[in-house]
Amino acid sequence: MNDVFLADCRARLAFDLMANTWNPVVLWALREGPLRPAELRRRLGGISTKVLTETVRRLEFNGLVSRRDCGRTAKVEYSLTDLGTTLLAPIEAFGEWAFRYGDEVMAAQDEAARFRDLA
Amino acid sequence: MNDVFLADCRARLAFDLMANTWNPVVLWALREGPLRPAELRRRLGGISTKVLTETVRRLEFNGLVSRRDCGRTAKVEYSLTDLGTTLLAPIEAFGEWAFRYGDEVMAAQDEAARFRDLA
DNA sequence: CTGTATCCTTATAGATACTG
DNA sequence: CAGTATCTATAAGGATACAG
Repeated sequence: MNDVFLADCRARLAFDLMANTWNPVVLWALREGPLRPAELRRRLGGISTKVLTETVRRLEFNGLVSRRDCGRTAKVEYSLTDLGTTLLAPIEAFGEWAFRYGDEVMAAQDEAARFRDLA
Repeated sequence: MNDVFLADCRARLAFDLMANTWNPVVLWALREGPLRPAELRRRLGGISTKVLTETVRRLEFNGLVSRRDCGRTAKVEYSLTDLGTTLLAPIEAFGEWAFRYGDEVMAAQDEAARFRDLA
């Protein structure tokens, strides 16, 4: 993988899937099985119903999540598709990275912020 | 790594580093050594000078990239810090994913788009 | 060549209220 | 409970022109 990486739009495509606040976290939250919207919201923390719906629709559009309407209203479940499941490993790689190096990033931010104050 | 993943803000921090169009690609472009801004722009494709500067400043702020002013004007180099280098592996994981599954994503998009047209 | 300064368009996200 | 509808705020990205 050389500079195809930069040229090939498939790489861009993968990054675009991560280039948003909720996509990766929603995929991760669904890793163990289907969830209903309310439960999903609880796990995600401060996400509004509107943003959750948008996010899930986006993931559905990209083939990563499927929506199942079991019954009629108020009986909905979201789950990972097979394709969505393949994204868990890369996502986890970032999670692991965060646990190892998150402190260093925050330290760098503090440093940069202090420097900015001095200037 | 259970639901700490969702609660711990360090995970958010890592995702935020990816949650933007240019951050990951710039890091990747710098993987083999320092680059001057003009060369960096060439490798990235359609990025404006303004956006490149913003991106690189952001990465600098987070301790992932360092700017070296060799001489005075028009003699600048950007390179990965040690911390920035640790992000290459997770980024590559997404690149690999894209090459394996990018076609499936695009197929899903086409499918969804067609379905939308019918509806 | 590097970087800043404007201006503009769009997407994301959040808050809130409301419908089935 | 699921989802839509508004409205608002903000940030990202892009185009372009200009300064050091």
